[in-house]
Amino acid sequence: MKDNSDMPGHLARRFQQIAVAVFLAEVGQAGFDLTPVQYAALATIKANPGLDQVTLAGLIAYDRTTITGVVDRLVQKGLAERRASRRDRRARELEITDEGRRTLRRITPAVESAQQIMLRGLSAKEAEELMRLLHKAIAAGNELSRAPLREM
Amino acid sequence: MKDNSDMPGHLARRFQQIAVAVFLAEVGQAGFDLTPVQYAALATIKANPGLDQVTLAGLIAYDRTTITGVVDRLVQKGLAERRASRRDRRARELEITDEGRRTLRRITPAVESAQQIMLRGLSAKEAEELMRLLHKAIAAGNELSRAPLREM
DNA sequence: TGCTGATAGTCAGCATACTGACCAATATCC
DNA sequence: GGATATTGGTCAGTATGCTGACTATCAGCA
Repeated sequence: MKDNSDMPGHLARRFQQIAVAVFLAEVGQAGFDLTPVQYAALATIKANPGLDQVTLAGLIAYDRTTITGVVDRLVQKGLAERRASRRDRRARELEITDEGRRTLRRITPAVESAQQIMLRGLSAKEAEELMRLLHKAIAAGNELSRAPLREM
Repeated sequence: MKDNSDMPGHLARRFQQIAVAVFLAEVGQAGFDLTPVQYAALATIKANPGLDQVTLAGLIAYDRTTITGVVDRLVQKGLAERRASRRDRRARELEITDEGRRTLRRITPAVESAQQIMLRGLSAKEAEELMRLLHKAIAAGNELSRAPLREM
């Protein structure tokens, strides 16, 4: 009988579990209260000022029903702003606040450190190869999830 | 500025997202309503009859507060049974039911198919290398999450 | 034996993720 | 121009996962 740990699905879940734990630990130690999901959203808002929620969701492959709550929390923490768009009254335009910019800047070392730690069992070459293979598998499976990655 | 998609944490989340979607699609198409988490728990109960919840959690690296709900749902679906242990009155012993055994048997093709699909972008050699690298990274990070993998 | 610490399980609360439904607004097509 | 389809956002409901707290029970040691 096949062992659980030989199934890519199980390895995926476990690696993600560790990645989140490491991220929260590093960021928490640096004195910030931000989840991986919130960090990615905030960084993407900063890089694309004024984008709407569906575009944001596509850029980081979140479901649009998930983005609602994530943006809620960023706004509630004073890191981002949400306002109605004038071009399309259905849409909400997102902006990062000064506080959000400051947080992003100061949190970066912890985030980078987290990425190192979650790969600490691998050599530099192995880490690079893992990233390449994940990229490739993800690209091939992009359309299989309800929230595929979308280009601008 | 570093792209999100160059961060192992982001790749981990995305790969796991696709893995779950593929699993649910394949299993659903086969006519079953079972999540990846429930499947792993059920298979582990079958392989270790009479084990308690903490042991089960350790074998598949779930948090013990998560296992409660997962077992609830397995029991509710008639796939597993939970009864008080006589040796330790704090513990609950878990058993798979005949229905659970039947479900596991009939669901296996869909589960294996899902594992293929989520790696369909990779050659056989690449898939094997991805598994090896994930294994290695996970082993090194095992103690970093609240729910590490535990041997029997 | 009796105290103390550890352990099994549960619960409340929060944050992803998803399904499916819904409303309001915009696009498209005849 | 008007019916129709599509899109942006939200909501209710469900299932992981986690933190931290709590109860009941067990284990170890003075």
